[in-house]
Amino acid sequence: MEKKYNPKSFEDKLYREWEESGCFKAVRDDKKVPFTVMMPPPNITGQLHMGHAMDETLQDTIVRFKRMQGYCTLWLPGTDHASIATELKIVEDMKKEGLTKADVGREGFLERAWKWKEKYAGRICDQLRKLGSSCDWSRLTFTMDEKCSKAVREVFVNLYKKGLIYRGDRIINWCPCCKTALSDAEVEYAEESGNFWHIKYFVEGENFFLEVATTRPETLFGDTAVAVNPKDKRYKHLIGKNVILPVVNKLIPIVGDEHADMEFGTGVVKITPAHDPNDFEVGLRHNLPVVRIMNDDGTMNEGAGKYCGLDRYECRKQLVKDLEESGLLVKVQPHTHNVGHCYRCGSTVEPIVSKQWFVKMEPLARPAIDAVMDKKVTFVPERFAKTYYNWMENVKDWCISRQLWWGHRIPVWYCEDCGKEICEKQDPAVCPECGSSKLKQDEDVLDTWFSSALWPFSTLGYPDDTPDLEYFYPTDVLVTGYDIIFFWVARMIFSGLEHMRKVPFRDVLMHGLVRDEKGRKMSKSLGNGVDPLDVIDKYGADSLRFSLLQGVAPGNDTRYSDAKVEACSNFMNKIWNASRFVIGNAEGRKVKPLSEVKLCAADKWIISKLQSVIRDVTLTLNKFELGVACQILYDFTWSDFCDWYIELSKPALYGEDEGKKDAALSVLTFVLENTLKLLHPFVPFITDEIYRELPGASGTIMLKDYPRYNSRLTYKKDAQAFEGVMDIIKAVRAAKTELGCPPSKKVSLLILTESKRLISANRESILKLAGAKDITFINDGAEAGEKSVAKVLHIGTVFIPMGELVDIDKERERLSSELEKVTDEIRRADGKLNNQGFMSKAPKKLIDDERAKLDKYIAMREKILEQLKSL
RNA sequence: GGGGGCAUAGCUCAGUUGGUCAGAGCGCUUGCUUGACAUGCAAGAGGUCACAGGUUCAAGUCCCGUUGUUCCCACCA
Repeated sequence: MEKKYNPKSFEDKLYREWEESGCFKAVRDDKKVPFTVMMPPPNITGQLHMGHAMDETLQDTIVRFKRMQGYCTLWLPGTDHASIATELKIVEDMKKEGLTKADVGREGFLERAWKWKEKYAGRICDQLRKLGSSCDWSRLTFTMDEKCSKAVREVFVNLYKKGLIYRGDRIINWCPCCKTALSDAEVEYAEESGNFWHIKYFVEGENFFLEVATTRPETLFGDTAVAVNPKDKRYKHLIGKNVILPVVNKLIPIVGDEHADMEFGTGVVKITPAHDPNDFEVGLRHNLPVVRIMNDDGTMNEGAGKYCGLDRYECRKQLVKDLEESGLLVKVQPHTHNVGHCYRCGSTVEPIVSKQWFVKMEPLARPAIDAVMDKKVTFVPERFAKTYYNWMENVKDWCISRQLWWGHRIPVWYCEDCGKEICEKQDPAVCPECGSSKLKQDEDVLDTWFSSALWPFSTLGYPDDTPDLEYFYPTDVLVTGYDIIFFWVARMIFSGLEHMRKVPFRDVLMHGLVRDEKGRKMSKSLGNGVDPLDVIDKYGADSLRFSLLQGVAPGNDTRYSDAKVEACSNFMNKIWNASRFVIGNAEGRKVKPLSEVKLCAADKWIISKLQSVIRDVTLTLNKFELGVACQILYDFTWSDFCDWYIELSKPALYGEDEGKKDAALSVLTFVLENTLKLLHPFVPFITDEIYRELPGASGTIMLKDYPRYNSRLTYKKDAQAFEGVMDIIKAVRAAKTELGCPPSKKVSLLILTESKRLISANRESILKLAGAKDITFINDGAEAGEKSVAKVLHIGTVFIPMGELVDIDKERERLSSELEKVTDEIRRADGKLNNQGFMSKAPKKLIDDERAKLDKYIAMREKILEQLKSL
């Protein structure tokens, strides 16, 4: 083994080997239980960020764990075409060449898009490899692959025929920059400071006016009424009359509608059905005309008269000026309000009436809610179910058409002769109505999330009845960030139920965001993003992985910090060196199996510790508590195995007794091998690299059985007794430090104890680890003499003659404080045991433990008192 | 307006069926070339687990309230 832990020297090599030998491949096996995870397909917009790294690491860890446990694991990788996001990128890219979409045309554009896909999807897959992702590359899927497109077509047509997809004029969110409709989920709201412009709307034939407050004065051209509350005494007599629309000088009616809030503003609200969702509803109730006054690019249309062609904000500016000049502006009030922005480009979205395709949500939402209620799908942590219900219960119809080119084209054709709308699984050649061959396909594409929603089954071959689908669906766990519950998780659930009649996954493990060191979101604009590849380059993938898991609780955000990765890298180094120690010592010797050696107390102690680690790690992993599992392994490896057991094994290893040497070596090897296996799902590279060096090991660790708890290896009594030996070592070390005794100076130990055999058996270990030169058993504390320090322990009292270093007063002080501590413990235990309620209600084991503790402490108190007396 | 999260050592955070639960990493103090590792070893200092109640034999751990902070959803023109 190399002297230094150097991840670069083996990570890529190992990954290639795994991949080439087919370790990641999921081969259906009816004798095995399947375990399926669908990778949330990263967008092909660029490269992976820290959030992805965490997402993939979580999945990989779970998948590797299950694979080692003997499941037939499928982790299916893929990438997402990310319709709008990618299209934006490509448009940006073309701009550099001075080209626009119009210049290259639909065909030309798609050609570029596919080239883009080849480049970026490939790059993303390489990054996934760097992270160590053990996904089945043979099943790599792209959301616009043939099979996904087929699924999309199937689903669209089915929903269409069921009447769950319809086309209509509705208010949708329009991004004037991307020039497409957006779904509600794709709009992000942000507080912005704006104004309330109070405008005079004169009542027809009167010389008074209604004061109307608006935040978007330019929409005035689309006003087709003003509304007042029918209960509003100030205005209700005016209902039915008309007002004169300022500037336009058109008459529009005053309607009575509950929508007008008497308490808010002036109580009069202008109604612009074409440009406001609420107004649209009002318009429907009062049968008002819908007048669109804006173009797709955010400029004003002919409806705006002389302002036609102006950008919406320029129009606002000029209109306000004109209103002011003509005395129609009452006042301007500063006002902060929430403004919707496109989640891709950040432009302010405009609510606009437009003819779009929608999925009717109500019939789909109900079963999806029930599935979670009935625990067919479980959110981890549970609280996210609430978020899900909240959204599902209030969800509006889903706008799925996008005025883009990159994506699944809507499979609807229109007959140019008779106007017939055709939606079939096969492309129509002629109109079934009139036989005309002049058919034109809908120009729009589908929302990216429409295909993502089908991911758990489209990847497995739906709508065909494939063996994969039969075997691997429903999937087991979906791992993703809480930020896409609405976009994706919810939509997969109702889609799975609707099209497969089964939920798409049983558990949803949510994780939070990876923030920067200061707790800020990582973002391009802040420039605070950390590239996972840079980190891997510097520290290795294992260190990055471990740092992303350690101390992270499900659903919680976490902070990335170099310091943390460094700490993890130190841990890797620790594993490396401990292994080097074990392997080095095994060199040239035959390592015997555990059953053929005589185990000493320390051996039994570490072996039973290992058993409890196996039990706890398995338990926590099954509950998706990866952060806790990491901690357990970290502590065990570093503290128990390295700091204690390896040190304890040295006397035997360097001694003359071949039997002891054999035992130590076989225990070291046994524990190391198991530890590596336990760690492998978290840190796959280093564990496999070391595993291959292990005496007797062959093949890759990733296909070995995960350690199983073995109750025959718990040695409970011996292990517990051995902790008494460790107490002695700790006490002597502490005493030496307290008295300023140099560590190199060996001390003598006089021990008053009833556990002479145990201590004798571990004499060498105590001498070495405590820095002592000899041990003498005594029968009376007086034998130790005055110039010694007494450490009263459960196992007995240890006297350390320190000569002139001993200060009697300080020693008395120290013992007194120990006495106080012990007395406190006695008081506490005594109190509990005398508590009627505790005695009658607490579990028996607890009472017994408490009683045993009390006895121990009472004995200790006696010894301390004795010792104090003798000073 | 509605719903969450968080508040534990100087800093970043674990602590999931209430019972050694007061922890880890980093930082800090002291001392160590202890035959795997100074990416290390040993010994320490440091917290009334936000505040105020309640349930319980027993509460960082469950319930109610308060304060601070943060996120999501809805949205009044």
